[in-house]
Amino acid sequence: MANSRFAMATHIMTAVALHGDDDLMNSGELADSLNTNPVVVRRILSDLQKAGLIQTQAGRSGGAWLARKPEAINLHEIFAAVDDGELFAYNPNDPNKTCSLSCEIKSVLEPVFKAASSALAESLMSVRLSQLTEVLSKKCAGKKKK
Amino acid sequence: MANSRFAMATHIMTAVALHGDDDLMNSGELADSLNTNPVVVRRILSDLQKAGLIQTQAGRSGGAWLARKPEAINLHEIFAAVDDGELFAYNPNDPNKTCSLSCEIKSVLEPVFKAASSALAESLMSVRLSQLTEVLSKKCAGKKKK
DNA sequence: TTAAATGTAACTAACATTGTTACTATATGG
DNA sequence: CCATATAGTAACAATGTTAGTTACATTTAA
Repeated sequence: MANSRFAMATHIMTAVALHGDDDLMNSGELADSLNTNPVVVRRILSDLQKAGLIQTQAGRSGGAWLARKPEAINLHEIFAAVDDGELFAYNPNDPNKTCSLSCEIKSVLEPVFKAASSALAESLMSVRLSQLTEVLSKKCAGKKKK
Repeated sequence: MANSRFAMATHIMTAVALHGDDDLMNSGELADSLNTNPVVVRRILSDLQKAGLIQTQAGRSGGAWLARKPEAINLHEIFAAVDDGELFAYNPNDPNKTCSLSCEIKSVLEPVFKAASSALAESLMSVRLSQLTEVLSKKCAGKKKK
């Protein structure tokens, strides 16, 4: 692996969650926090929106807000939103039809891959976005947000 | 992700485990079973050897054999042998020092990443190579190995 | 001593990832 | 109503990863 979209998406979600309600956070502000380009942020926002985690508004004073309360969002939802791909890949080549092991290996690996992916998913599901924002509120206490 | 080295390495380990003891399985035979190039196999064998799972012998009638019995090898060992990289990646950019969230996010993500990686590792650790070879022996019963 | 095997370096092709520019569509404040 | 600030998205570049391939040195047994 490994791409950093889950880290970026979680960063975005916590930033939006911690942002005040008086105005919306926009992709430029988020890009500043991530130290990247606004288009990178908007691409991730697009994925989060498709997953029903974020809502956005275009136009002047537009930006992003959470579709749900942070207590009702778990980290696996964020992970799944930006990381569709499977965790494990099978051998991309065709099976060798003269080799019975080659023909059967995929069916043997499949339950192993599924169990491991589920274990990872359950771990991420057990953490709510609100838990991250609570920790961050404490860590950043006293440091005023701009 | 995802690369297919874990799938290939597990394929190799099961093939070597199921191979008769009278001669050694070599990279050409394994490459036939994986439908790939012998060098791809030898690269994976090299990783498995460094991890202490495989032993090899060069020269005429050389090849590979298991360093331990299949009952004493679990799938996480194979995974770790060929997939050093972390499962999750952090945002590669420097933190924005004017943003406290940006500075603290990594420390908040770290325990999440570790817990999820451990959950995945424990799932893979719970499966022994011998379990795969047993299933394969049954599935391939009657189909004679060349 | 010859042939068959491992070990490994160097290279290619295909693909993924991130960042960037440029543009359109949209909505708001004045 | 218009100017401006925003999202949305396509197109492209730079970089890195992956799998495959060729080539060759080294090792070992027949």
